[in-house]
Amino acid sequence: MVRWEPGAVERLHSAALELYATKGFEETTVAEIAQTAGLTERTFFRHFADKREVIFGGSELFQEGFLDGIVAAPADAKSLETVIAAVTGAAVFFPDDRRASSRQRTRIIAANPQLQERELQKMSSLASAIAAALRERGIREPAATLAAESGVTVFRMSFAQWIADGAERSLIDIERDLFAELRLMTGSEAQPTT
Amino acid sequence: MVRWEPGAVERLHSAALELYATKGFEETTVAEIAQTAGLTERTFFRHFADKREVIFGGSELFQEGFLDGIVAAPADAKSLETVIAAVTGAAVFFPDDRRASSRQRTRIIAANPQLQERELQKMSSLASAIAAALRERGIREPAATLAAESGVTVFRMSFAQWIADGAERSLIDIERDLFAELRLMTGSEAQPTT
DNA sequence: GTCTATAGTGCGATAGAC
DNA sequence: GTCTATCGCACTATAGAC
Repeated sequence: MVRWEPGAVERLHSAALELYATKGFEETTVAEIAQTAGLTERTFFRHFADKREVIFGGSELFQEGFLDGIVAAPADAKSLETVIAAVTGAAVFFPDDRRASSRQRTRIIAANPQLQERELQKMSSLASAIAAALRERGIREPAATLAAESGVTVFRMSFAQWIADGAERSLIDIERDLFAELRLMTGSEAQPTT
Repeated sequence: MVRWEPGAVERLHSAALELYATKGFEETTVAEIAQTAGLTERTFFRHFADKREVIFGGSELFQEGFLDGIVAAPADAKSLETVIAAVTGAAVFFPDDRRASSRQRTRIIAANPQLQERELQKMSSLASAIAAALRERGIREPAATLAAESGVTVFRMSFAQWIADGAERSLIDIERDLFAELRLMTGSEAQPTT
C-alpha cells in the first residue's frame, strides 16, 4: 500500500482551480482544497507558500520562455528589438487551443483582488528578470529596465486581447501590432494619427 | 474630557510607520499599532481595510496630481505628450525636502513582499486611472493604455533614482531624462547608441 | 466591543524510497 | 542508515461577523 499517491502538487492545483472557479477564492478554504486532493492542510502549505500561490504554478517555466527568446536574439539587436524577440518568443506557450483555459484562469484572478496583486507581482518579477538578461547582453540602464517594462506591458495587453470574448487572432499577431503601436506612440515627430 | 483625541488616522499612520521601520512589518501586530496610538484593534480596522493599507495613506491625493496634469495639458497634445504632462505635473508632490521621508517609506516597503504587492496594485490602478482620463480626452485604445503604462513606468524608475543613495537631482529632471530615453529606445530607425 | 473562522508557522512523529 | 513526503497538534494574528 502506498502512503501517498504521486502528483500531490498537480492534484492540489486542479482542486484549487476547480473550487476557486465554482465557490470563489475567498469562500474556499485551504482545508477544502486539501481534502478534495486527498491530502491535509499541512501538506498544502508544504508545496505552496500561501493560498494564492497554488494558481501560479509553472510560472518559472513561463519566465524561461522569455529569457530563451533573449538568448536567441541576434547579438547586435538593440534593447527593444531584443525584448520583442523575448515577448514574441514566449507566445509559443499560448497556442490558440489554450485560449479557453487561459480565459478561465484569468477570470478567477480577475474576480479577486488578492490574486490580482499576486499576478502583478509575477509580472513585475518577470520584468526584472528580463532587464537582468538584457544587462547581461551589455545593454545599460536605464534602457534595459525601460525596454523590459515596455515588453511586459505589451505582453499583458496582448494577452488581455487574446482572451477577450470573440477574439480570434493569435497572441503573436496581437503582440506585433502592439509593439508597432508603441513605436508610433513614442515617435518624437508629430504624426497625423492620435 | 475628550472621549477621543482627534487625528486617529494620523496617529495610527505614524505609529505604524515607526513600528514597521523598527521591528519590521510582519513582526508588528495590529494590536501594537493601535496601543501605541492609544486606540483599539477594532478602530484600526475601521480606518484601514487591512494591515498593509495603513502605509498607503493619501494615495488618492497623489493620484489626483496625475489627473490634474492631464487636464492642464494642451487639448491637441498626443497621448505620450499628455502623459508626460501628467507625470511631470505630479512631481510637485515630491519636492526635495521630502526625499528623506520618501526613502524611509520606500525602505519599509522594499523590506516586505506583502507591501510590495500592494504598492504594485496602487501603481496599476494609477495606470488605469490615467488611461481612463486619456480616453476621455479622445485618445483611443490601445494608445491610451500604452501611454499610461509607459508613464507609470517612467515615474517608478524616476522615483527610484530620486531616492537612491547620494542622489541630488530633482524628480522632474530625472523624469524628463527618462522620457527622452524612452523615445530613443523605441525609435524605429537604427541609432548609434545602444 | 466581543467572538470566531481560517491563514499560516513551528516542531515533531511517521511512512516509505533509496 | 539517510532523505523526503505526509500528517498531527498547538499556536498566533488577521480580518470579519455578530
